[in-house]
Amino acid sequence: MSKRVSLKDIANKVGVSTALVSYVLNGLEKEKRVGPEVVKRIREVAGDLNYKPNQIARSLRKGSTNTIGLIVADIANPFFGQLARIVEDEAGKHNYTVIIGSSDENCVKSASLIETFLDRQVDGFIIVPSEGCNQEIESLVNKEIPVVLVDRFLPELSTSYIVLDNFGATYEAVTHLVAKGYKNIALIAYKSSLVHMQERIRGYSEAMKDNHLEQAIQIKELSYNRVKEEIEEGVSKLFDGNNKPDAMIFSTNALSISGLYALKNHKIRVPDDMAIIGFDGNEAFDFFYSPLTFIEQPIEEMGKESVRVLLDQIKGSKENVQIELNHRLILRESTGG
Amino acid sequence: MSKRVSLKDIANKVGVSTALVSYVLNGLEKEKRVGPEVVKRIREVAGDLNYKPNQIARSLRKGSTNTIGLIVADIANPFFGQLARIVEDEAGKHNYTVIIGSSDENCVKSASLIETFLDRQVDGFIIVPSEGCNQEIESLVNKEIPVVLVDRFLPELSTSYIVLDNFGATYEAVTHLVAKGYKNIALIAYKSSLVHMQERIRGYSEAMKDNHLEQAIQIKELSYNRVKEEIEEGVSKLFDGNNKPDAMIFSTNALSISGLYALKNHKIRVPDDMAIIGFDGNEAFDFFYSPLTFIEQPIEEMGKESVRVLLDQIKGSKENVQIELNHRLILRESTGG
DNA sequence: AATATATGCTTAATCGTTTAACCATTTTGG
DNA sequence: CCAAAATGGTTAAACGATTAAGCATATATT
Repeated sequence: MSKRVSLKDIANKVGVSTALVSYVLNGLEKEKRVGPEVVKRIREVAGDLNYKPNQIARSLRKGSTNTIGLIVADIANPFFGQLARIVEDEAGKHNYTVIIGSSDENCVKSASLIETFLDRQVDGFIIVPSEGCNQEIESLVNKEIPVVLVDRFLPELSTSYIVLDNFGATYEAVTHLVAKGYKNIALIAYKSSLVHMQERIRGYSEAMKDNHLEQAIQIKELSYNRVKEEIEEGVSKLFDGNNKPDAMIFSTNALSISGLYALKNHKIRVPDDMAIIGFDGNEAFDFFYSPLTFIEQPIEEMGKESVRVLLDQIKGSKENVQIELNHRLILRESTGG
Repeated sequence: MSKRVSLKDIANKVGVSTALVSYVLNGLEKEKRVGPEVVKRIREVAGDLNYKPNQIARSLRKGSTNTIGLIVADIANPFFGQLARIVEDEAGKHNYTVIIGSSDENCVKSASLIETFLDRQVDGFIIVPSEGCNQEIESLVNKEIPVVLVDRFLPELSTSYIVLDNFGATYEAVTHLVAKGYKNIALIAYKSSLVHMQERIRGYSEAMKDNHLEQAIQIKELSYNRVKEEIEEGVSKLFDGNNKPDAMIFSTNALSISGLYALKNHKIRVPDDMAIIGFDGNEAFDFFYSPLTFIEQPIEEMGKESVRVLLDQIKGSKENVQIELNHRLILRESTGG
């Protein structure tokens, strides 16, 4: 492994101190009054030797690594994959590198990722927080390490965050279904105290009330780890119950997909037996025999904003920026178009 | 930002040199003959102060970062997302962190990612190489930096790699279709000189020949950047041509999805008008009205093996390990079950 | 008793950059 | 002509950990 070229190599070749070389290569030649001849020589030699600064050394000295840690629930999940991609590109534009970790909605894993990233001296975090993991995030806030929460937030903590207008999203979903004549509308949600989920539930409930359908409210809350089992049960029960729903709203992408499998297994006809609204885009929504109406999230904006806000904070901004982005309801056949 | 605890802080508190502290915390107390009392004190104080080594400093000194760079075509693509997830988990088990970049099948981006990662002194690379980017990879090989190629490889370069039995995959796909009575089988591929694609094409062609169907060979090669436009055209042409196919094999996941959209638009009935075989699993395959028979890749094994081989190389192994993993053909309705 | 060996710890260099502080000339202004 | 200012550079410490080499002192060996 032929050793990399260092500042010293250039300094030796040109016959000056490493300080001068550093100044020149950092564009401080004016400020530091380096002679024009020397500047030229240094540039030349640096080019010839194909010098590339060692970021590790630089990081150690400067105390910042130009790295941001991104923690999502699962990078294999396309929603987070897309988000990660945006974050990667956006961070790259500002010369930051991203290290990514998957928490599996698990506090122990989250904590371990945060620790690993801290050991590597990341300059800041973008985190999709999991339920009950307030402590982990709080410790970052206490250490005054820049953090931006994304997709969800923790109301007990004062941090920056970028989230969807979750309340509005399910509210509009219900409104749309009501307008299409559906009345027995059920909501499939996760059993979670996280605000984004509670807001989706609240948006649904409020909309039902505002449409005088409070007696028809039916919410199935499933456990994150047992979705597959519980959704089968849930769908069956919904159909055996005395007020069988004529429409269902799924409150996440994964739930939508699991729900579609269940509907398919039970041979339920959409939208005749039941109208369906999904969450997030997904190719599967398009190929379901009755393409799904769904709540679209502005993933790109979400990713870009979170990077922007984080970098602001890394640059010293102390204010917490809390942004709610708007959803879009995409109308298709599964709700009668 | 309350400063992190350093070795020096512990040393001061205990009243010894940083060297001793370092020895103890690295478990060298026997070898370096540190007194049992002192060992105890150091451990205590380190625990009390909640000391965590600064990996940046350690990396600078040791010349290795315990970081691996993963370059995929696009992390937002679920195939690569899943792969990344496996790599992340597997690397984590061995105390390595992963930084991920998306090349978009573009050599300039690939080169820039490689450079960025090198500047950050990654210990090795796992790369999904793009077409024509031999130089970029070769420079790594020349510098003797550990590299493992995955999903594809470059035959001109002697590197380790983990790939699918691409030839066998499409060969079996054809064989299956022939067994089901299909004869006019077309292949939808990328216009690419990369071996994995050429092997898929070769597997198809050989199987066609071996079944005495060489006159029915029809290969549509699409450009990576213009798939959407060309696939519409391609599907139309295939149907207007004089030997209209009765079956199609898609040679990547993305092509399969695009193909499904086209088939849907053209209202082609599967498998009556046309049988279909997709590549890679995908939820969309399940919800297509005629669930797709597809070639399944062992993503997990691919990810695990690439990490294993890379770490071996980082540890000093000089031999190139070249592994071909087996596909599985999952039979479903789109080919008549 | 004199030397050899163990024991327990410190010193200081090193990794590659950055950057404050300083030094030596030369030029300028009044 | 002399002090002040400008010019062009060097030195060395610092970031935090690792690690080879060295230095006392105590114990063992013959």
